[in-house]
Amino acid sequence: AFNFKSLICGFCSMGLLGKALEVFNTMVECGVLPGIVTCNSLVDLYCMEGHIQEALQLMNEMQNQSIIPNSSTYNAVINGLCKEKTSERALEIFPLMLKRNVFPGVVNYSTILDGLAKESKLKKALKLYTRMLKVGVTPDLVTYTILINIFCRCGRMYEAYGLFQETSMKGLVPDTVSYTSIIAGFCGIGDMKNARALFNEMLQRGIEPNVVTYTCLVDGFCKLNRMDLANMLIDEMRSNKVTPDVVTYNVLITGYQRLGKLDRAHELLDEMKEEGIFPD
RNA sequence: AGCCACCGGGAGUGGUUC
Repeated sequence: AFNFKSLICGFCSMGLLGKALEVFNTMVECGVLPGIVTCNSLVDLYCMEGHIQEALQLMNEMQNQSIIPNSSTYNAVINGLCKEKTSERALEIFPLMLKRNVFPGVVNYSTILDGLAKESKLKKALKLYTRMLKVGVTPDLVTYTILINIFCRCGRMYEAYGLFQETSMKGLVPDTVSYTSIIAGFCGIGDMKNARALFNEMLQRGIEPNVVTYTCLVDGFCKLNRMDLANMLIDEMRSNKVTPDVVTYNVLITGYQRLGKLDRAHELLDEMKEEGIFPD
């Protein structure tokens, strides 16, 4: 049973639906009942590939076999609907959950919150947030990060930063992603002073910046035509053992192109290939 | 019963379809 599970979960995380199903069917034929985790992996994979109907069918089958779908299972469906940009249909999953006595938790709310935000349905997103608080679901770090990004994307850094501070006030510890989000926000409005200040604060607190964090800052400088400062950051990045990736190079190359420095752009393309990074 | 592990949500550039 354990081997079945790791096989299926393995195939699922590699996106090999066919293989996963094959093993799953063999398993069931052998009379071995799958566990909830195995089923959830399959449901998730179905949803990631847009087969929501099949996922719901599998969940019905689970229910019949007394493998009761939990909030993880439902979230796979919710996430699938959100990724298809139909977050409002995802909201309709909540009543289904309640009907089966599974209570939507912070992850379920956050998933839809992010989905609505990415469809630019800000009002609906904030309404959902209010509703979440009203029913007593406590936002966690990810929820706050989603909210911070909502305000960052439209340049409302006053609100974004307020939420960032609220995170710490609630006893949550910001991580690399939440710092990167707020830094990206300031970079987006060209406020490199605050971006840099937050970056320093992050270092001071021992929260490790990664390639995404650096790339946000590099992009900020490039868009202000400050290739000098951008390159300084690249050096800083390398000395902190963080390696530029395709996106980082893309940012730099685009920066030089904007300035008409096509020779530098080509040099970077070559450098990139030398490092074994290939544009896609 | 308690603890642990496994499955679900958050961050960056440009290109491309309509």
